[in-house]
Amino acid sequence: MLELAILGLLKEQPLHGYELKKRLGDTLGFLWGVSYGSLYPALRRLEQAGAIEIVAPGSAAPASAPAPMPATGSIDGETAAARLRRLPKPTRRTRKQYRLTPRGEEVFAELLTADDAPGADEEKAFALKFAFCRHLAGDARLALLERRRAGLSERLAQARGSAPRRGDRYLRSLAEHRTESTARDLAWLDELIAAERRAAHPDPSQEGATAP
Amino acid sequence: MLELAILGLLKEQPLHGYELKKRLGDTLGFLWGVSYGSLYPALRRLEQAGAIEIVAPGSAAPASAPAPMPATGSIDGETAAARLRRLPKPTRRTRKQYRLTPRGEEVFAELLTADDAPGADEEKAFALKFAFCRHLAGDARLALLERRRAGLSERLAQARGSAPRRGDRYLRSLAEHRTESTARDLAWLDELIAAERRAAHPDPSQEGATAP
DNA sequence: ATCCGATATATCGAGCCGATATATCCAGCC
DNA sequence: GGCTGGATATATCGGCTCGATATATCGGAT
Repeated sequence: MLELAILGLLKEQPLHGYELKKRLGDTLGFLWGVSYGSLYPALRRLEQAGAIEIVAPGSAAPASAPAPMPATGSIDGETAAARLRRLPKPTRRTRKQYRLTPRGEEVFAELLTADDAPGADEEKAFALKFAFCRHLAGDARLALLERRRAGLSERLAQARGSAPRRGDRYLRSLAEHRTESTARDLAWLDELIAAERRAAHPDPSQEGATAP
Repeated sequence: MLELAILGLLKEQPLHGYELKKRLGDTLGFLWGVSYGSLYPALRRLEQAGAIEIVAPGSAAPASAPAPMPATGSIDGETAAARLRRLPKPTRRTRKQYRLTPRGEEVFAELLTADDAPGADEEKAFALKFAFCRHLAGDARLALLERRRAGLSERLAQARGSAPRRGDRYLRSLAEHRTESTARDLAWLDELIAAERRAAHPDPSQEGATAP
């Protein structure tokens, strides 16, 4: 869940935890709010799995921007006292810059392609994958969209079958509203799928014929 | 969260855990799927808090239906051997019928009226309260709807302000779709609020005048 | 000089989820 | 009678997320 989001952001550039959280709230914020209680354990898990690694805070980034803010290390006009005060302390709180490893690229691709079991947060899982689906090949992207379409379609049929009879006025109104929302999600998905198919087969004279 | 749903169902009639789970999935199923890992601890918490109590499984219900299925106790044509085999075993698995206490009624009312801090599952929390809002007085119901309206409105403004610029094509499409959904939720709420106001002030000649 | 707020990492308790273990009853079958 | 499979029923486990909180550092305002 959260791992996918972290890997997706680190794929673009190395970041440290605090900045990672800001960007998660910034670009994926409308999906869900990440807390430190989730973020730091997730970073540890990913590091343990070899998907990400820590770039030593004192060393410069391999080939990226020259650190817009000089951060916490390697300032020139630095007194010896300050250097002594900072470096040898074992509890020194420095930035831990995290970088994606080649293994991390694999894990990212696996998570993005994985067919999750339908669960409590199907919504979030799909939205997250969709948000990063520019990293998917055309067929895998279509597969993602159609898996989601199948899931929504089933939910809609189930809702239409049993929901409107039960409960009082408020419960029925709620059920009806959710059914409408699901139907609109489905229509949106259909548009997306159609657009993907058009992008895959740009020839307008062959529409409806997939076999040669 | 889950406590509210349990109390709301037990408010209508005493139930045991298994049946409770079935009804949760049945009538509130389109909200979220309850698991035993949540249900039984929640029941224990509620019992500890004095909000619910166990009706002795052997004793008949106080004044309700005569147990459609005779359940597990008190069948007439029963051998002495069977009685011995069943009753004295300390591990005997019988139904634990739970019943709402007067304290439970209070807790239910508190949970239903409470103004939750905006969190990860604002959605679920509102939907749940709305599903039971027939137990609220007219003004409290209006307050619930308008709190929700305010929250959605803020989210919508935030989304409209910053979302459409960032990210690639897919992320923007996702953000736009979510914004539309939020706008429709808002419109739905406005209808509900208008309906509630009409119900509270049935006189059509005084619309727009709240002070006497 | 010192305090304040932003930056930054980390942990804690509690709740929820999916999976699984355990136990009982009943219907069908030989 | 005895056996099995499936529905009923209670309970726990590990893992993840959340909100709150602790701790530490740094830059700038006073």
